[in-house]
Amino acid sequence: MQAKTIEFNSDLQELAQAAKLLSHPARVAIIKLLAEKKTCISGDIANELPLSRATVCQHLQELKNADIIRGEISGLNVNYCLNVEKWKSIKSKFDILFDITIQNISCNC
Amino acid sequence: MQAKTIEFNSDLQELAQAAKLLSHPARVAIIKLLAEKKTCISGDIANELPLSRATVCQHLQELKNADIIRGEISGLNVNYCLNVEKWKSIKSKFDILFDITIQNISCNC
DNA sequence: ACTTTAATTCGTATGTTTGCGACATACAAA
DNA sequence: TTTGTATGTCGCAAACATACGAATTAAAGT
Repeated sequence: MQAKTIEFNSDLQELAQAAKLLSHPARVAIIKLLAEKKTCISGDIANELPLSRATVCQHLQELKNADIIRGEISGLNVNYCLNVEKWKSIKSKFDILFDITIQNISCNC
Repeated sequence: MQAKTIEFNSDLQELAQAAKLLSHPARVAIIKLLAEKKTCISGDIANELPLSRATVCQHLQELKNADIIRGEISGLNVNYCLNVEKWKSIKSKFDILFDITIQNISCNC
């Protein structure tokens, strides 16, 4: 991450980091696709998105680096799939944020 | 938003947009602060964050433009508060994403 | 009227993300 | 071994984001 970000506590950093991964519609679309399809599809992910192969590949790598998805080579193809454990752990970070922020309607404006 | 983003369906865009707002720890911190404090605090938000006043103000404006927070002038101060309705609607977007993606553990890798 | 104080905008520097064409790799089939 | 196909990496350009000091606005107190 960048510059001053480091000075925030690590919960905040981790959540922001996770949010950043979801901050591009292509990456959300990829996650949805991988969750929907019964089989882990490969690079025809690219055909489903309005972006070039190179660009989609870049987004795939980003998700892969974050360990949200995994790819395994099968001949000429690469089959990607969601890493459900990681994805759940991201869900729980968001859940915690929403839980602690929604409830005490502290403000009267 | 930018360039090719427009070509994705609007659910994806909206979620990505919301995620982008949460993709900087300062903005998450601001939301948490406003939810925690009983009174809507003003610019001493800046004192709680490791950033300059100008930078914090910029993040506040970003959240305000997205209507997640609201500010009202009170003399020399500005009191900010969470727009709970908007915040809940963002929560529900994330909830829907997680709901439809977690459950069918379709992939066997 | 003038000074102080709080908040915001402006201008600018620096860093990051997005997007793609072109090149590289790697397997498969001819 | 050459050819074709699927993927992934590189290098660049344009667009965006982050950060802040300085200038600006606006209400309050003197």
